[in-house]
Amino acid sequence: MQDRYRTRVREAVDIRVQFPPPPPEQASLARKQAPGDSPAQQKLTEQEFQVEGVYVISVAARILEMHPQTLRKYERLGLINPARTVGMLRLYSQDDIRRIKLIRHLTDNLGLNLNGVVFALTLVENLLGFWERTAPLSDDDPAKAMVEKEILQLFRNLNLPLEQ
Amino acid sequence: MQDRYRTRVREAVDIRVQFPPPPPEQASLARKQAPGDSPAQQKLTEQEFQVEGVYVISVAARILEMHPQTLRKYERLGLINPARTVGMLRLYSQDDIRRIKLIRHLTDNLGLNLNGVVFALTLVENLLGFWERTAPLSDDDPAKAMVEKEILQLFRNLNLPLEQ
DNA sequence: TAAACCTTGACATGAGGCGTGTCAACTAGT
DNA sequence: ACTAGTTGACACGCCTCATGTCAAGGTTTA
Repeated sequence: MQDRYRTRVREAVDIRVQFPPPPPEQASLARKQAPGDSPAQQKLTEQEFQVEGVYVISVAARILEMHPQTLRKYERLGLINPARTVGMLRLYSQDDIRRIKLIRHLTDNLGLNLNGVVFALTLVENLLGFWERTAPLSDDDPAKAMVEKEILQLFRNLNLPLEQ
Repeated sequence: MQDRYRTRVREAVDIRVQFPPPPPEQASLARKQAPGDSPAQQKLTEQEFQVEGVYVISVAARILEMHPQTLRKYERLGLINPARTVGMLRLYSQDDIRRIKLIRHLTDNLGLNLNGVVFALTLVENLLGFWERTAPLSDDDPAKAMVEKEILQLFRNLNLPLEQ
């Protein structure tokens, strides 16, 4: 039964990079410390964590239609960094899910190996940072619009998913 | 004797991306039609072509310390596009050599696979184009300096070689 | 004509995905 | 509490495919 992980769970989580227009808030690719790590949240009902948007590995794997071992390997290689319960269970946040979907796009659709994934993730983070750093520029500044246009075009040329 | 191609040929060709400051001249990564394709140049003395900076595959392979088959495979995969003589011999220009050295850096040092190489080369070309397109901006425009700084920093963060 | 090139096909090696086995932790029924 | 059941963690290893290299047979160059 190798199809066990190919279930029909379809969720409204997509791989598109959360592209936060200049408001310099945290880029969604950046791994934040996921919540739910406090002892108070030690009741691990799947339901509880689903509404919180935090999943244990089996649920995350089903959502992503990926093998749990693959997710563990990605973590060992430093591609992702899910939170942990005090019992060391991995907890995948929405941001983790989004990041993994991007990784899957990079490997499956663009054919990158994991070193290439590191390269591409670094690129995406840098570009998002670049974009955000143009926020202080005046909205009238044609250069600001140019940078935005160029970055968006770059994402398109590289086949990187992107909101809108 | 697999070390046959690891000869001691050391040349003043380096892998650094030719980074042409805004003067919108052809980026050196772009594959141009190499010269030396006219019938008049059909005398293939190695010397001749070396001074012209155009090499047949055996010479290019020795300069690069790479296997000739690897160069042919790269061409079949579309990574490079050396010129040809009328007799179909491959002719590698300085730009070809530079491009291949960049490819080698991407695979050997950054560990990218060939799909990753395509990704990275596309990125580099786009970034160089981006930079050149800022040329029309006034030199007083702080945005122009910012773009330059950001692009240079991006190259550094991605471990991409770069002049200076 | 020998040397070097061409193309095509095959092979060796290693990366990456995934299966398996064993142990630990949490849950629930008694 | 005690115990069984479920699920995750981790280590090991298999299988497939990408990549670099070799080999065979034909053609071009010097």
